[in-house]
Amino acid sequence: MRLATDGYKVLARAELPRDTVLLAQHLIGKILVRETPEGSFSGRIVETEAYPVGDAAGHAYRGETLRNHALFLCRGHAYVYLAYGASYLLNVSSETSGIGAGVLVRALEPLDGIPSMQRNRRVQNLRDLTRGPGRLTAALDIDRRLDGIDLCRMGPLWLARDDHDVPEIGRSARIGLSRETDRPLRFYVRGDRFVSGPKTLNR
DNA sequence: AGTGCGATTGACT
DNA sequence: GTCAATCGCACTA
Repeated sequence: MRLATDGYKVLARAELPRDTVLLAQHLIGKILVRETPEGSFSGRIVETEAYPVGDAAGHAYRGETLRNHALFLCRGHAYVYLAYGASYLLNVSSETSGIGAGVLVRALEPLDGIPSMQRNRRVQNLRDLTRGPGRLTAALDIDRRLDGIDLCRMGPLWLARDDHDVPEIGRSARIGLSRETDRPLRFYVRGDRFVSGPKTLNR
């Protein structure tokens, strides 16, 4: 049987910038692939946020712990944590092994496996399916089980290259923080309907 | 051992 | 637009 995701090619670690902020920009337009026994899901990344070294809003700021261990893996690993006791959030580790930093994936354009994602989310509306960091993980059935996984190898969760043109990328302050609120470390596809946040934040 | 607090979401005015 | 739910974790004692 041919999977919907058969045509995708895994993103090589060597292609990933070694800098957290550059990685956040680089991941825009790339494809996130989720493979489960029930089926395959995918979506194009349309919004990210960088949490670089020394950022007081970053989970690695106070050093390595059991929870944030995956942030200290070399770039291209998944860090998944539970936010507000309700939503799992997916990060891509950045930097080299032993340095804690990451990129939050905030929104996807749904591509493959949309009916299953609609079941996972109990939502029909395509625009609400993966618009938001906690929504996209629910749609793709991502939780702590996937924490620490290598996203540069095909498996239950991985990143794929895209053959499309590089989209026009906008930049703004990050969303939902109480510290470091002014740093312009959020990146998004300009005008894209699947970007989260108020409309004024996707121009 | 107890406490305070989110990198959010969905329901509601 | 506002607001409460919810729970793992980091921090204090």
